[in-house]
Amino acid sequence: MENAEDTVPGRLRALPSRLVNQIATAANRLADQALAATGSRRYHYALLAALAEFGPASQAALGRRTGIDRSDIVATVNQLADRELVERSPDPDDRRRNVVTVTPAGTRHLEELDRLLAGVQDELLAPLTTAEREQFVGLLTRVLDGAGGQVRH
Amino acid sequence: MENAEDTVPGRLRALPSRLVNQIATAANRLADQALAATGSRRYHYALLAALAEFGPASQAALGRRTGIDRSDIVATVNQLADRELVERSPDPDDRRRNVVTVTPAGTRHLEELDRLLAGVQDELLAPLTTAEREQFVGLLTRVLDGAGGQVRH
DNA sequence: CCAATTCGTTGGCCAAGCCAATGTTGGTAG
DNA sequence: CTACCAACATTGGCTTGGCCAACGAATTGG
Repeated sequence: MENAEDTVPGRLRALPSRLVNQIATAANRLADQALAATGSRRYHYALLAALAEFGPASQAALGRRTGIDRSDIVATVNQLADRELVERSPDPDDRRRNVVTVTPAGTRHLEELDRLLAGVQDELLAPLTTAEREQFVGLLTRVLDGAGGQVRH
Repeated sequence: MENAEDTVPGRLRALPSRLVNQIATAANRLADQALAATGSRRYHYALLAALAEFGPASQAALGRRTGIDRSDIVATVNQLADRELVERSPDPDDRRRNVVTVTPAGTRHLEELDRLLAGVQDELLAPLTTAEREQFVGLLTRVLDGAGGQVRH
């Protein structure tokens, strides 16, 4: 048996954190590329999706749901509002808040983004069988839930 | 008729690309935090690890091995050389090149970083059993190899 | 009524990842 | 030998994502 110590094969590639990072980079590249033609970015999708999932919300609530900073929410809502994909109106019940609502055009746009991003997932997971994909998502979810506690401040 | 509640549960969390991204963020946080005390960053580790794995190399070769841009390699080697963890010497065989070599202190430092990052992996994969971790790494590797072709420019 | 909190907004910071330009050295075709 | 092209190290700069601090306006709790 040779000394395992001086061989250390594939040190870089072996680290799960590094694997995850490289996959995230690839995934982001695919997603950005797919979204580019629509004039939207990942933040826009995250916001539209959060609105579709939970209904109209204040900007602060959107930030908490998506993990996007309040200040970045402002810019994202600005851009979506400019394209009339969402509406920003003052909340009569609490005048500190703006209520953000998806417009019909926004819903249509989201459906297109959904379609595009579904394609990205397929491309990303192409090497895996259907069963493995479920396994993969399950493991990812559990890892995230475990590490997720650390993330939140 | 669509039953949105049945068909689109947790749209955001369901996307593998998003899961991977959040895990990558958490992993980077843990890694940065662990490395912070040593005065090193991920780039430093990547470089030292590449040197330990493949032996002394030119800066361009290091860039190709780690995926780090040549211009960023310069800064990273500067910092490592300032701390005398690597040596940069002109290659007598090809005077365009600098040969970067790990010093004994660099090797000791790398061992410490290895130890710290191993801890990070443990923390990251805490929710998984040993068997699941192997499964996870296997799936990650296959996904990366599949998507890896797209990454290279 | 005063203090603390929440909200939207502005402005700015930093690290990562790139890309272009420059001067030098090496290899090679003619 | 000359001329030309490729590889190298280096500098400088650009963009993006993620984050934080501070502010005024509005709300809530003591």
